[in-house]
Amino acid sequence: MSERLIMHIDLDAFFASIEQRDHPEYQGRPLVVGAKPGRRGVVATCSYEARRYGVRSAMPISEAARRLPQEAVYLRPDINRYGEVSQQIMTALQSLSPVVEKVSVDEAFLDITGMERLIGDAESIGRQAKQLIHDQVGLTASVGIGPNRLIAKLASDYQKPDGLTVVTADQVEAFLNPLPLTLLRGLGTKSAPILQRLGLSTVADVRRLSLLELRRQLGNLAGTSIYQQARGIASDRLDDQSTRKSISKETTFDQDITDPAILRESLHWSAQEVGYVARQEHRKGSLVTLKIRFRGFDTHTRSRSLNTPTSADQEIFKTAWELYRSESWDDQPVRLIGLGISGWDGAVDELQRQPDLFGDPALQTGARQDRLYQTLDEVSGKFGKHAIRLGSKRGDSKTESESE
DNA sequence: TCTGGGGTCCTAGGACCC
DNA sequence: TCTGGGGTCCTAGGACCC
Repeated sequence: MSERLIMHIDLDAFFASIEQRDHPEYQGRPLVVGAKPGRRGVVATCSYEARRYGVRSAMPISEAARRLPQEAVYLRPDINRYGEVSQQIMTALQSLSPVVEKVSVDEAFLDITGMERLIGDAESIGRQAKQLIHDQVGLTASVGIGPNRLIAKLASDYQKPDGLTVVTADQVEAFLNPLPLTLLRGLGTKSAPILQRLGLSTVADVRRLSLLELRRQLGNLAGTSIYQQARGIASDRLDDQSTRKSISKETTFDQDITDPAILRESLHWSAQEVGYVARQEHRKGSLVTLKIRFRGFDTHTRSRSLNTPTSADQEIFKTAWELYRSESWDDQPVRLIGLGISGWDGAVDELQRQPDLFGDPALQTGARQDRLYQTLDEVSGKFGKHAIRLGSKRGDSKTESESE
């Protein structure tokens, strides 16, 4: 059980692809899912046709509209529908491996350690995953396979759309070397420029810095993380049991608001949404957080701990409104207001993930990863160790980045 | 260019306790 | 009368990710 194999699956332009799948008239056209032009907001996802005009996720919608031709399509996201498609995909992936960690609506990691012995080599497992998704929901995905989460994720990103990249342990260094350092996890708009100002641009460049220097530049934790990533060191364990830690709802107004009655109404609505989700999930939070953003984008939060955890709309609202009123923010124009709850007793989640010692251990979710290895061991027991092929090494699966 | 919405995680200061 | 050192909790801000 030494060499581990992690697969990362990333659906291509997920929201936009679903819309094009369901509306043939949108196929082949630049399509943007996100805000409507002329209003405040950004691009959530756009089709590959739109990307040719330089449009990207998180770009202000006004900028996207400036770049795109007349025939472009703009749609508001239909999160519920995308969530259903996501669920179909995740369920299908469970048939491939019992250990599936859903990262977001369009992304998942699978632990496929040892499966080469059953299904075929890494590349053929990847092809099966793509085929499975295509058969189930008619969408394409980019797949990366590597010895840990980081390499698998970078590999899925390497060739898009509809890509498949396998990076074996002995290829990791060569794979990482030329990649821009901005691809490393945690190097965003603030910390990437810190390294770039030192004249670094690729992962190979980052490796020239000592651990001490990286810590000095980025802080102890972030520095250590980047030091390790640059050497291909990362976790190879999946967490298929993660539970959420907060629930929130916020609203950006089309025009900045000064009337407290409107802010109050907005918070009231947010509290109802948050309370509803909390009750659906049988959660009660003991921390209520108010979030407010003024004209000019300066953002503040205020939070208050409750003596008793709650999921009641009225109490969530009342607490947030008191937090608002305890400040003298009155005459500043408000761009965004929202609230959230968090701080539930982790014991409930913990209880749910523990095996029931009096039940069938095979049915306990926490035991799934073990079960995978038991299954593999049983197979090797039946057919003999020599019948089982250990991880085959593919030749260079060199790929051209389309960078589209 | 003028910046959504839903999250997670880290940092840092102050309170409080031993 | 001045003052330690560590641990934990609370709160606010901010970086980052999808």
